Amino acid sequence: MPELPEVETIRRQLEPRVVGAEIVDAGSHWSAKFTPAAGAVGAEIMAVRRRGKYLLFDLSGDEELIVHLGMTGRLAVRERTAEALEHPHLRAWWDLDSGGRLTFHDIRRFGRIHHVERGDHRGIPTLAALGPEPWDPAFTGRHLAAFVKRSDRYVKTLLLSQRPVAGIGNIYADEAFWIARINPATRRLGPQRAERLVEGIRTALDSGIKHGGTTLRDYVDSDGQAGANQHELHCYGRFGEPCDRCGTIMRRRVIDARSTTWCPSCQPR
DNA sequence: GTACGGCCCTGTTAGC
DNA sequence: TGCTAACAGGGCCGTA
Repeated sequence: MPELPEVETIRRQLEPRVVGAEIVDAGSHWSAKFTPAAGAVGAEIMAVRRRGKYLLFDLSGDEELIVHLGMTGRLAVRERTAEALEHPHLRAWWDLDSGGRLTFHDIRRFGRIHHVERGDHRGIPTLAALGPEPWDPAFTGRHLAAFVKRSDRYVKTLLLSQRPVAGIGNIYADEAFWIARINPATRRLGPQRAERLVEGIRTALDSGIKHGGTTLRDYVDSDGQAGANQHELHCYGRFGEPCDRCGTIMRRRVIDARSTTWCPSCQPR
């Protein structure tokens, strides 16, 4: 499930392969989630950027192609073959004048593609309201604490909303709470705990990027390679196992429909 | 404006 | 062995 580190890994791989190329042909699955892909035909790819979990392709003519990988999305540059277009999980493709083909495979179809005037994100609510990048100086403990104070929701739920900060998904949220020694079921954050959580988020995401993303089942990068960060996880999915820090058996509960793991000793209520 | 439930999806796994 | 149900979950949308 691609979160910020996985999307950034893919962005870095795609950038040298597609920037400068013109899109000469394109197609997509019939779903309206993917049909905007074809709107990019005729444009040149000027840059590949990332905001949170969204990949933004700056196109010539002030256009923008936006791809969200959802749960199982994969982007890659491959050879152009007729058979490849028959793949059952292919949701969109763009043929490049360089000879290659940018492909988007997505088993569960949770991904989405948008083609807009550059910067016009009004039709993409989460992107339009996206919080700062985790390393943005604007993302501080004070900022996070103020956000939490305005709501009665679980802090974890707020993080997953992408509004206080961009790019956090379930895996890195659990890791960040563990690193910060904060119970994920809290609804309140004082200044010190908020500061710790900010640092926990950055530490968890830095690890993810450094190790090329986390592969639990589906995720592979644009070279088809699995990430290695799953070997670095201390918390996510480790319920029933001893805590790496104190040996207490990790627990699991569901918070707002998201499976959540924590250490009852290191992360007390 | 905010909260929340339902929905989209399909491969995998557990249970019978 | 084969079938069914549960589960995974990010983001959007409608309703309260």
